[in-house]
Amino acid sequence: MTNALLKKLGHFGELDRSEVELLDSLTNDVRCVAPKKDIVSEGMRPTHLHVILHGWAARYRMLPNGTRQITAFLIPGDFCDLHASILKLDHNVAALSACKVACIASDEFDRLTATHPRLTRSMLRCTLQNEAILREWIVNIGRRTSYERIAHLLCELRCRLSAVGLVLYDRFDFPVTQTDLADAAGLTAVHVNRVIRRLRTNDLIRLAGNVVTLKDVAALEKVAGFDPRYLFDSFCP
Amino acid sequence: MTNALLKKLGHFGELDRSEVELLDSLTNDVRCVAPKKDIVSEGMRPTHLHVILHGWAARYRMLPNGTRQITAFLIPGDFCDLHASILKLDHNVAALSACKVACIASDEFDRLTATHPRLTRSMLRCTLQNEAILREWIVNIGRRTSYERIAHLLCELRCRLSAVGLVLYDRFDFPVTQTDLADAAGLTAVHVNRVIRRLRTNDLIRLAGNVVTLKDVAALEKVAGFDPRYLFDSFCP
DNA sequence: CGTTGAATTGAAAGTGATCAAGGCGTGTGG
DNA sequence: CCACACGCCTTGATCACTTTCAATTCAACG
Repeated sequence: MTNALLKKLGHFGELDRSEVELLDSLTNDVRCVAPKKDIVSEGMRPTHLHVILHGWAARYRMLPNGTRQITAFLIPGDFCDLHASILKLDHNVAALSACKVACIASDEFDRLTATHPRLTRSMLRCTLQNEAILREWIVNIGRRTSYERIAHLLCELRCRLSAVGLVLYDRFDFPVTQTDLADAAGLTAVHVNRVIRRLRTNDLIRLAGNVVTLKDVAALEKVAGFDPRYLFDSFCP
Repeated sequence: MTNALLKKLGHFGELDRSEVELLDSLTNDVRCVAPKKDIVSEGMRPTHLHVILHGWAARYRMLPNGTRQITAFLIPGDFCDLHASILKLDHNVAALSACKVACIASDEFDRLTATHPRLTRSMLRCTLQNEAILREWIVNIGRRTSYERIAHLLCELRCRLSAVGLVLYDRFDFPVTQTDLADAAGLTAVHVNRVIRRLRTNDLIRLAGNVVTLKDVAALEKVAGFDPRYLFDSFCP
């Protein structure tokens, strides 16, 4: 089980041997992307789909006034552009850390969805969870204070990361700058800095280098008003 | 073409006669819902899917602290709970005006998706557009000022409503209270009131009773930074 | 050892929230 | 038919959270 995509799809439905092998062969073509480089950008022709196998990325949108809004953090197992076949690309995806990205030819992927209904259903479920996550982000940005907001983001990421085996003792890699966090939470970097300090002094997190430790998950979830119902059961450790 | 669902799905792909008849028969069981009543709520058993045929509704989430966040406005042709079959319901849908809602038995719907790939594809595309709309809401709440935010909401609704034939001369029914608008935009009702006044005095909109007129769409879109790429082409009049 | 990007801190300004009160329209019941 | 209540809209005054602007520190790296 070396493949994050397999690990994640496994949560959304059983996979048999042949399906595992198929997905493995599809994710053969791996590209490395350096931090800050775009994996998917508005100008690209959508001949390939991209799946994060290793590292973190962010889906973001630039506004005319120069500000940026991140609409998703992408972690191993996540699709970058499942929608690209159908919609015009209205945003970019950039690597936050060094990434390994699987490139899947769109037509091969189409063939897969036509012939493997169980896999397709798993991916549909995955899409529905993504939608739920987007809704939760709206709630987060719209109605929670900056303090609750950052806490919530961390709680969510812990669940999603643990689903692909990237959390150990509530501790995980976190290659996200305070500027990135700000652009995800609808805040400024300066303010995020103060919020993080507050989380730190309240002994809720430890954040240094590119690693974060949630020192008291229960307390953090309480602060965040975190209700994991919007995630699949198996995402909640 | 009496059915809003048909009208909308038609934008996402051709429908032949038999498909139209099938959808018509599926949407036979119509329920009326009074304003402020929930159409879908957290407690419900998901035996049926619901589609708005007439009227407006809002998908919302209540927070522990008593605040509310609306994550979507639902208009004729929109599904209320396409995700319910798979995910736990973590939010409610309430009627904003008097609504006519089609109830479709989940198992009948499953049969449809199994046997009518073209219809299924149209609905998939519809889902992907919904996702794009959610992303745009995140951008809206996260990075636009209150003034731009309300303007953007109006621009989006104009496009979506015109796709189901509910806009005439940039004028449409708008059964949304200022409190609802506030809960959708992540603002307070008091502040929304002042924003609307500003939009009014700047001659961008006329809003009275339950009807809104966009008096200068081009100017409004410029204020909002509205970039319609996130919607299907045929949604942009 | 200088450069660069990120984190940190302080002070001032501003946007939007909060609190409070009044107005307006409509439906209801006496 | 009028009085009243209720929901919604409107306006004013004050408050506070977050932004903005500006500088400084820190760490990694060539």
